[in-house]
Amino acid sequence: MTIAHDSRTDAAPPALAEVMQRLGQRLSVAKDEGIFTQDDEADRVHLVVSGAVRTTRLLGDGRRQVAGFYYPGDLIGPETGALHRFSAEAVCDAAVLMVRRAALKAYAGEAGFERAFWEAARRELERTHDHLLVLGRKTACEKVASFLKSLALRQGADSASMPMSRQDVADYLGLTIETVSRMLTQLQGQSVVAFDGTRRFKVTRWDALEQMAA
Amino acid sequence: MTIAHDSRTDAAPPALAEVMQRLGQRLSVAKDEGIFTQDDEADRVHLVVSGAVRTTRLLGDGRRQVAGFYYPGDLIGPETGALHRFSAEAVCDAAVLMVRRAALKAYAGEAGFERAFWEAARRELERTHDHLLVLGRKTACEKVASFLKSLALRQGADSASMPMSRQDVADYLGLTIETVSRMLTQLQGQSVVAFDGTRRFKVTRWDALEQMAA
DNA sequence: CGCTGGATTGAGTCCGGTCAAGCCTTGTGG
DNA sequence: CCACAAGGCTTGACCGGACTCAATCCAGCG
Repeated sequence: MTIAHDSRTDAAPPALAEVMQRLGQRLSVAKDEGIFTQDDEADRVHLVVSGAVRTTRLLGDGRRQVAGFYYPGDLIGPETGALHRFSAEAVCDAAVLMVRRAALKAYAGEAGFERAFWEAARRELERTHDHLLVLGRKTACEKVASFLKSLALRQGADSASMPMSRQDVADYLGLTIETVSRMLTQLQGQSVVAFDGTRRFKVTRWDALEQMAA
Repeated sequence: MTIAHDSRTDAAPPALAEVMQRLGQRLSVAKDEGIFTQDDEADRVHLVVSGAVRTTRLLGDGRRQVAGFYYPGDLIGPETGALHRFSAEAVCDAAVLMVRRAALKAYAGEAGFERAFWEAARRELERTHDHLLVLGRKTACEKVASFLKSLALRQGADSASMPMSRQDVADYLGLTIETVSRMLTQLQGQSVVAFDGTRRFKVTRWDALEQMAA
């Protein structure tokens, strides 16, 4: 497995990815299966190998907020506290590399290693700040357009796959599945994107998508 | 100046605060004056000494999202990238300590120092994740209640001051000033809080406040 | 005392949520 | 290979919470 470092993604930088491959234990997770749970002891670090993973937080009455989606090469929500602040589950069948934090510590001095972890955390924070702006100040249409745009950018192509369910997207954007569905229909009607099945789409008018994402 | 380390706040841990006091340049900022601007080079770190500071991001058409508020002892949005991802302005007359990042580097090896910076970044990320949940999944009333609760908790007393304007609160919570105002009136009507003037309030029923914050 | 700008209140609208069908895909068993 | 069931997605009708626009209030200040 080779993991390219691409500034558009949260890909773990080479130094970190390499160490994780050396020390990590591979773990297969079925769709919707948990990887860790909120308030669990956070003594392990996880790197996505294949599939996709979501991190979530729950409100007492069941309302759910998806904090982020993670793809091959991404560190799952790099945390440094004692306990996990959210849960992580597989969005579709996935595989992750898991390594004890204590084991990673041994490499703390290695060139580029410390920095690599910092980098991952920094990107996580930046992404979360972008997410804040989307949740707080964008309309339903802008939210969905932003989401499609980021999916396509991350995959670096006009055609992109969307491995998560409508419910996952809704909980990520602070909307309902019905609204997400309507906005997708609307964007298709305006020929901004074209869906091929329910989990794959192509950007047909980048300029319009950019504009609608605000 | 003594800065106590309190786990309820984003207060910079002693090691970091001490170094900043030794090396830092003191800067006075008037209400609404900028401290740094989005896309500026991020070559300095700022510690709030007095007053309060907000960090903001703007959308092209002027919509604004307040990312966070910072109080005495807090590091302002610890960033590690080359450029600032947001702007920082004084919410009211304030003073900050400013130190060049390069100067801080010299202390990278000092006991507890590295860890102190990590801690600050970690708390920033945790707080931002809480903020995500509020923006994405809470109602207007719950948002305002959560905000008042966090203000009171941070100040560790039933009576708390609210240095920022209604507009700042609205942009932090993803609401309009009118809605914020209505919710404040409503919470007062239910005797959950009592305002003394427009910038100071007292929590009269903690149980109710907790419940309304969801 | 009036001026000024922030805060509150009110009336009406609209965006996104709710509830309820209906559709389409996928998988399973006959 | 088809029939059928199950679950996810879409669509429609309606509703209501938050927004908009506008008037008024109020505190701070010259």
